[in-house]
Amino acid sequence: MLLVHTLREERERVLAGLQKRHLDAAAAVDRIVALDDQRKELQTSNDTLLAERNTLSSEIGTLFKSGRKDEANALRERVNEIKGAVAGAEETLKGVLQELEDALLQLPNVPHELVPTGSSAEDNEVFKAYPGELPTLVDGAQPHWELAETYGIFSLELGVRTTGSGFPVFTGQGARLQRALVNYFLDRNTAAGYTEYAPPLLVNEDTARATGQLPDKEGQMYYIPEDDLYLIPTAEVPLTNLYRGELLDAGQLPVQLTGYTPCFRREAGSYGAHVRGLNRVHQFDKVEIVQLTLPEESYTKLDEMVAHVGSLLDELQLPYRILRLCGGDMGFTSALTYDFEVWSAAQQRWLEVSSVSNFETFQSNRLKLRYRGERGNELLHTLNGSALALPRIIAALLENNQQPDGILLPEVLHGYLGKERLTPVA
RNA sequence: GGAGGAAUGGCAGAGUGGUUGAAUGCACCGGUCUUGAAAACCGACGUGUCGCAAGGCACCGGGGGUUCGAAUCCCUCUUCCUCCGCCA
Repeated sequence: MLLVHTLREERERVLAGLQKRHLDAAAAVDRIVALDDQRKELQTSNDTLLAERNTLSSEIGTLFKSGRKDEANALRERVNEIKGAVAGAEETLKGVLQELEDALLQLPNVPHELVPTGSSAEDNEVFKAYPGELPTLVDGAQPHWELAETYGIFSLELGVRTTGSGFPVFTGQGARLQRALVNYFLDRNTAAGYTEYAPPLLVNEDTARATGQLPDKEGQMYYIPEDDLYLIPTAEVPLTNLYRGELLDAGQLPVQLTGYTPCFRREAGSYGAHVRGLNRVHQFDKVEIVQLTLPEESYTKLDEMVAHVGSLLDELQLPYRILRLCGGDMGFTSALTYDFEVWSAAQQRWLEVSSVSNFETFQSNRLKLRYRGERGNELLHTLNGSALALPRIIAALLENNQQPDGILLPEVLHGYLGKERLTPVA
């Protein structure tokens, strides 16, 4: 959620930025500022009434003590009048506050100046292209969903039996590969300074709202009405919310968190060839990294996160490129996002495996996440990124490394996997 | 699931209707003293909001109510603790 202060002080920058999202927000911004003016006015006049009431009440107390009951009763009548006025004023104020909040929730984050203009994924900027030749495959190379059968990696049919479509069941060496990747990612992240957390997979409404999943994306999350809880679409949600409402000392920063969780996404309406196999599923595993930083450091930290994620893909020896998302493709809450895509050799297409974003104060405003700074208490910046999402990594590993006698996995995984290559099942 | 108890500032812990935004202790910060440190002493020390400021207002788990006035009384929700039951 944007700050009204920002809308007032940096109106032109905000409007120009939102233009990159193809959003003409001039009217909305003006309305918000007007509502905020109204809010201040109402609050000030109401406070004046309350101040009078407080003074009179204290006088009444004194009068009673000295036995001057008649005078006290006269004042009581006056206070009762004030009470009526206060009740009316508070009712109005409440309405204005609600309108203000609703209006602010409609506005997405302001894109950073580096964000390219554009309306769709086509317009994303290739920030770092894959430097080499894209690998070519041997004849008869298979896409990962076929390899999954040959090698017994996962089964979507079994998932249908237990649950429904889009819930893969990893089996045998496939399940082991999954566990190997999770451990590898967590080890690398903790070595880079991130503290490991294993958070809850269900979150309450306040939590989902603070990181921006609510109110605009409720359709994306699985919801449990009996307990009013949501299954997390990403570990970002519980991890970032661990610090909701905190007021940190600058010395505690940056806070760096990592966590492995399954992620649940409804992905309503997504069907077809592009979602075959592991390309898009309702439940998948992901290791996430989160940072809470000083405002002036957040873009340096964003670069560091990008470099870190890149190093993981380097070690996995997967061909990848980095995109800087354009205004039209960027998430609602983000100010600047880098997407990592690995090359799926058998499908001949790029698959997104990580998204690294700086939210600046957009989340921390809802989180009420602040630090004690020299200029007073200020909102922190929040950032997060996948390091990494598993299914498409697995798809690319299978497809890119297939050889006549098996699938040779990158060296970093050998220890975790207990072997060098995956072998066909009988 | 059943029965009790509790929720106050960074922590501990007073406070049952009227200068209590909140005693006291600890921690933290500034200072005095000291070669330095410790101890001792002095001072400052919650958050938000409105205001140029002085200062006002709100906040004692959340929400609602009673009252001229609520941390203090009532209702409700949540969380935690103890005991019983159930259970990975």
